[in-house]
Amino acid sequence: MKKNDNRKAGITRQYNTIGISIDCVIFNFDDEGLKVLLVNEKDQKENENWGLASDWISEGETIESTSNKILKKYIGTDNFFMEQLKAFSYPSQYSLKEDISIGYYALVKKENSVLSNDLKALGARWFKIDETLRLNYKHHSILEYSLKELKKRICQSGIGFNLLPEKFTLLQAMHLYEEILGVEMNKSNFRRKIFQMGLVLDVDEKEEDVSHRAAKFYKFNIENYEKLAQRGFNFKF
Amino acid sequence: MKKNDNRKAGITRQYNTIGISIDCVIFNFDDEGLKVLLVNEKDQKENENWGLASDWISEGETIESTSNKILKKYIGTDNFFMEQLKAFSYPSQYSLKEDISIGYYALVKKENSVLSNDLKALGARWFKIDETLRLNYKHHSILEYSLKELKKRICQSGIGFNLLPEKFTLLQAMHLYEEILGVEMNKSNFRRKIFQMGLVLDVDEKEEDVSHRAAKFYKFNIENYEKLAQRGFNFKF
DNA sequence: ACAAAAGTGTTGACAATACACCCATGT
DNA sequence: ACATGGGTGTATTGTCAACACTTTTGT
Repeated sequence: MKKNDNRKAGITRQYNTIGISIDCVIFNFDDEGLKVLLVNEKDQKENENWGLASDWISEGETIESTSNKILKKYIGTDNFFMEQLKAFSYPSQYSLKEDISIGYYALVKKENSVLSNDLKALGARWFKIDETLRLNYKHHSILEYSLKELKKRICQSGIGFNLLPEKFTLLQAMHLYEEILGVEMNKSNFRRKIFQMGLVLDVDEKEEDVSHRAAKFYKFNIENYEKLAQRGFNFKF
Repeated sequence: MKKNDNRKAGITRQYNTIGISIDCVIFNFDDEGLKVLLVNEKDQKENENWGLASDWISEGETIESTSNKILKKYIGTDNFFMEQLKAFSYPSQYSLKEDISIGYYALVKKENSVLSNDLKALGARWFKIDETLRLNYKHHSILEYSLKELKKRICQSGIGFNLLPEKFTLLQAMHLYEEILGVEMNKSNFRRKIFQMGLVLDVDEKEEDVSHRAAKFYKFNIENYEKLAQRGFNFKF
């Protein structure tokens, strides 16, 4: 019971000196599918070195403020959903100690996913989730974990809608679920489920210039969702 | 991009010096209901100061090894279930920086919940979950979070059975769910659900010396559970 | 008119709920 | 014999998946 001993003896506790990084898996969804933001931090020899969006925690920062800073840097707006995954611990590259990394995942709408030239110059790029990438062990395992978690969470909550535009069609929503879960779903049953739950509101707008019957646009019904969420629900696909 | 800059310049990165503690919410379930282990770390003036089972991460330890050490200390066996909750961050008591705490929850069977005299002398005690306790903000919020998480997880997985004895009756299992979720359930429907899923195995033993019809004992069917778990399931109560 | 995608309706299988009832055992 | 909790059976209701069908729009 170090904690107590120090306190009793009136000694100022020695801080553990371990590096803590925040690593964010930033997701985005467009016509091509689910995408993740990676950053290429070239080494001295200009070798490619792709990794998650990350930073160390600085003086005076919390884990939340640091993860928000990272998102702000790459997305440039406050309009995103973010949630902590968990803490990961790995052998440090810098010492014999363990490095601790706190993983986050963020969901960004397509309209906020355009990368500025500055960011591109920094090496930021969106990757399709199924493109095989050579990430280091740490980032690879955080990414894998975030995907498993994302699959779970979109079935047990409405967070998936954070990846859709403000106004979306029901088929867009269905394709999102299909892509992330890797399953094929049924149009009419999907509609019925979403409507029955009252998860969306009709916005009285339609697609334009499409070569088929124009689909209605809907928006996510947050008020109703929060009522549902309190009691807990789940989509079974 | 500190990380990168340091690497480029070949500088040894300065570790952030932040205290990281591991805090474990250790649960146990008996006839009286759901219980949590708290430790009374008296201050200089012998004032009561109850908190979760916790420790700082020491040199050469990982977050997992530290949390395992804590459990070993208080439970004295490897026979428990433990899972990380997430990282919490709070204003530090020791400096202006933020303190980081990584929360875990553990489920311990009744037969492993007896506290030795040594542990009692250290201030360890089981508390009923609904006894109002004065915990500090940090431990209070971790405990609250763990309870919410426990409720979710027992419906989405079979972890609840880690709180039951090796051999249990179906009504014990039902009472566990009722207690944790705070709901009343129906005997026959609960049985049907558990049997249908194949979650338990008959061990051909019965209660003895009870003043009513003796109940059969069952054990958790791990093999079958793992098959189910892969596809994801959930109890809706 | 036809292709393509939107959107509706019906059905059968199966799971969840409520509730009535029988069984075994100690006092 | 009766109280107590264990254990069974059934009827009703609700949910989900499959699929056939109609509607709208551009070419």
